[in-house]
Amino acid sequence: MEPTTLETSDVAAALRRSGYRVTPQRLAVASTLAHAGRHLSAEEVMAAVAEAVPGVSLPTVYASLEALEDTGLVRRVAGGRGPALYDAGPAAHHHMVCRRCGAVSDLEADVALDPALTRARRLGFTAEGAEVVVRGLCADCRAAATA
Amino acid sequence: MEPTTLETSDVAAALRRSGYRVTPQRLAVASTLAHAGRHLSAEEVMAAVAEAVPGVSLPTVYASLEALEDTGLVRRVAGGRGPALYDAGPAAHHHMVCRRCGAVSDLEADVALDPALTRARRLGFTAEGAEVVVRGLCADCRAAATA
DNA sequence: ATGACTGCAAACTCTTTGCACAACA
DNA sequence: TGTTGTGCAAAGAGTTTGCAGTCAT
Repeated sequence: MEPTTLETSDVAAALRRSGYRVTPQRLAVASTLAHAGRHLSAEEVMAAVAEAVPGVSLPTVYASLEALEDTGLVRRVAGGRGPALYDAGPAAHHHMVCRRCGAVSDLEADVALDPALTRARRLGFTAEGAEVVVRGLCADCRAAATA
Repeated sequence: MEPTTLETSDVAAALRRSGYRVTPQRLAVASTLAHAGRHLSAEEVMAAVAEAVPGVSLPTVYASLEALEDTGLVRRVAGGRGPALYDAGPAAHHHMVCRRCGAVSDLEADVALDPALTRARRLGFTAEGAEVVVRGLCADCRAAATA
């Protein structure tokens, strides 16, 4: 049903390729994020993973997220406020970040990012991708600020 | 020498306009960021502000940064790793963020962001600005990962 | 067999909150 | 003069680390 998201065998291969061992916890973390359809905090990932792997701990979830991020399967989205959010899949998308409540929402827009990537690489940065972050206030916080 | 950065009178006016009082601490925080030329953490801001206002406390620096952010004079840059970084001035610029060490560097590149801003506003988001965030590894972390 | 990974507990960093005093408007 | 802002101390949230036992390779 999700041919475009992470298959377990792909995750296992990617982990091994990066020198990591394949564990049920890591596979469950990857699967959780791949099927979430939205950004999850480490705590939320843990809650979901706990269904498949009863005794998971938060440190393990953090370690798994780091390993998966290092393999390129998972991205950490810095919301700025509150806990960090994580996101799976290679499909990069843009974000709107509310500076008041820290909410992060996805944004679909066609933006040519090549100039930024090229410039970054020219500066010695190993660019893996790029997204647009739109700053401002979400509808709720906008209403609260006016009141 | 810095006609393009924040003048004290402008800061005072902006604060008042947003309903905030003008205090030496807030002016010093704004001035520090305006003259820094790079992103500073709250702790770094406090160290610099302490020269002008000897007894400043970290909570006050945080409060000042929040007030200034709310007036639109200061931006919080979510590095993702380590402490949050702050940045003054209206000139938006793009960033490279190292996913390993969290270092944030500025990036000059010409990217048309209007499509993203327009789309965000159409979704009810009060967009104040947008930047490109390039993900990857800085030169140092790249070298460390290879080793 | 052996070295990496997990889970537990505790530590650590960064940021926020509660309260009494000071100072802007 | 009436709040809003400051400084201090302490609490809180989120994340990381140390260690003994377990599991992937």
